[in-house]
Amino acid sequence: MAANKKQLLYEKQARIAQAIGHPLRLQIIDFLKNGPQCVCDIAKHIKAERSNVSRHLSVMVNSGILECHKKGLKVIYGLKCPCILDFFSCISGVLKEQAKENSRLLSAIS
Amino acid sequence: MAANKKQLLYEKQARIAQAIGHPLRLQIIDFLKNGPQCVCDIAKHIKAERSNVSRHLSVMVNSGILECHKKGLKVIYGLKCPCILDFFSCISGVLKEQAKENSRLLSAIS
DNA sequence: TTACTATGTGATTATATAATCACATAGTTT
DNA sequence: AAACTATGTGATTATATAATCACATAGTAA
Repeated sequence: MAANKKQLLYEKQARIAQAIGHPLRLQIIDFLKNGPQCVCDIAKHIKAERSNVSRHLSVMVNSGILECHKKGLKVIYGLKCPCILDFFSCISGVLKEQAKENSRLLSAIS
Repeated sequence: MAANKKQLLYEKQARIAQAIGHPLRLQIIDFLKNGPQCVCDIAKHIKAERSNVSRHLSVMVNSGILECHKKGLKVIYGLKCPCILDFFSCISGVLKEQAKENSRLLSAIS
């Protein structure tokens, strides 16, 4: 692959990772795995300010991991590709590694 | 799982996703899949300022995706867990989806 | 038409992140 | 000891992100 194409790919990928990289957004993604929801139900579920949620949703739409459509008054957001959920399992390996290390540290103290 | 524990988990996960979410850092991760490297070789390979690379490396160490050790004058950085590479395949689904959409748009114009 | 609901967005502020340069330090070589 | 190399980090600046409030708008219901 040409160097500048690779660069572009890294940027696209980084954008997606960034869109995932916020606690509220992860919580939203986790919620949406059960099916699409409107902004106001999402806000209720994650207990966050509605307009803030709206902004987080648009970040995720722009990065390409969510899609939305109007339905009457409401706007329904959903996962564009369920593969985004693989992130959770992909990351659990790292977290397990950390957990192991922490318990090692802990046993060294006591 | 208790709500506050879940919250903490989201934060940990978000931290990792954020650590991945930068073009230079992705490039570094991609480079390190071939084996650990010292800062200065990494900087050379990705053609970036050495001290900036050093900062990016420490972001990734702090989030738990890289580890490092001194070896003489050099500090060697490597992937802590190869599972982080799964991110690339996990994300390719989203990118393919985008590509499909783009070509659909393109054919609609012409 | 009027009142209501769901949503997005401008303006603002606070905070975080990124990049750069200069410099300090640890370890190596001579 | 002196010069050198690899690295990390303080200080600074620029830029991006997050949260909040107020408000505008689209669609619904009466």
